[in-house]
Amino acid sequence: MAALCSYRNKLIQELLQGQKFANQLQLLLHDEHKPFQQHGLVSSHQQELAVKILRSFTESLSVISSGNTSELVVSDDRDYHQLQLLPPTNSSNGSPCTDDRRLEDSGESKKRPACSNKDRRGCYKRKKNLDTWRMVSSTVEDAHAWRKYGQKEILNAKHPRSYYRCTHKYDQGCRATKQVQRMEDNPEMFEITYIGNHTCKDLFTAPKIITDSDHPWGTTVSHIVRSLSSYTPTKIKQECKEETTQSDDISENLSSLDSVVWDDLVPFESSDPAAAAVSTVYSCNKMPSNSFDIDLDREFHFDESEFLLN
DNA sequence: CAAATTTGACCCCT
DNA sequence: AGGGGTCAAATTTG
Repeated sequence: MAALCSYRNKLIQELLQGQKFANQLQLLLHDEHKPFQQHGLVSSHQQELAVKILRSFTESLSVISSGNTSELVVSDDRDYHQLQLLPPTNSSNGSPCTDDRRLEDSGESKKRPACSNKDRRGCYKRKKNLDTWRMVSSTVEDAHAWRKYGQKEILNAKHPRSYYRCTHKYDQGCRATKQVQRMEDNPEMFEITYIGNHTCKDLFTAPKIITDSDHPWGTTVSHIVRSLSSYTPTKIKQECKEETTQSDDISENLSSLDSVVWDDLVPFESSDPAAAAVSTVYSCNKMPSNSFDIDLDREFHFDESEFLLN
């Protein structure tokens, strides 16, 4: 088990390193005074490639670290700068009007009363039993499409809390939500709470993963991504079964590669060391105490075409 | 009961 | 027209 754990840690280390380098590359390409510019303008294609590489590492880290969030050991330490799982709470099912809500308001539904029989506002089931985790980021953006559905002043908080749901809540039944709150002590940063994993197919709205033929680096990047792809939550669950606790509707959440995706944790404008630190802390803390059977050279359960679809 | 979360209706922008 | 933000109200939660 210890060896397996070190495999995972090594992999994460490499991905973090790659993420860091990709970010540096992007900053270089962004900087007009850097030598890259001497040979002429940096093409948008090059910029795009840098972004893709960065995103690939970020996504990869996301996949390996979040796919198993249901399995993580809950930590009582509520340090806001570290990612953690929130303790699972009761799962009281039974709200009669939870999932099949009205279609997205548009056109006709606007003029009509919400429901012929009754206003169903607030008729919902809270999702604290779902995977919940926090992170700190300099941006609220990530690779998923979100729609803001509410904002509220929170007691004893300087900044309001914003509530987001997945854009595909109604067309695909994706139940992922997130809450965003600007940090008091560091208003440049946002504390983001993700609730529930995405079940929608919008996972990689990012351009397709760089393929071997696209770029010389593609070999490395796609290899890593493909390797990671065998880490479906299902497999992770299987491997860690004996020493982990079960979420109530875990099976519901175990869609393949169904994981939170966060975007660039390091800000583009500045090389904020705090943000970089956050990135590291986040990834490390998100790692479970369990170890996984990582074999980089075989067993690609994942159909790569899924990566290339979106 | 106060605070937090979500809905539904409305508004704005593209 | 359609998508996304706003906000008061409804409802849940502790």
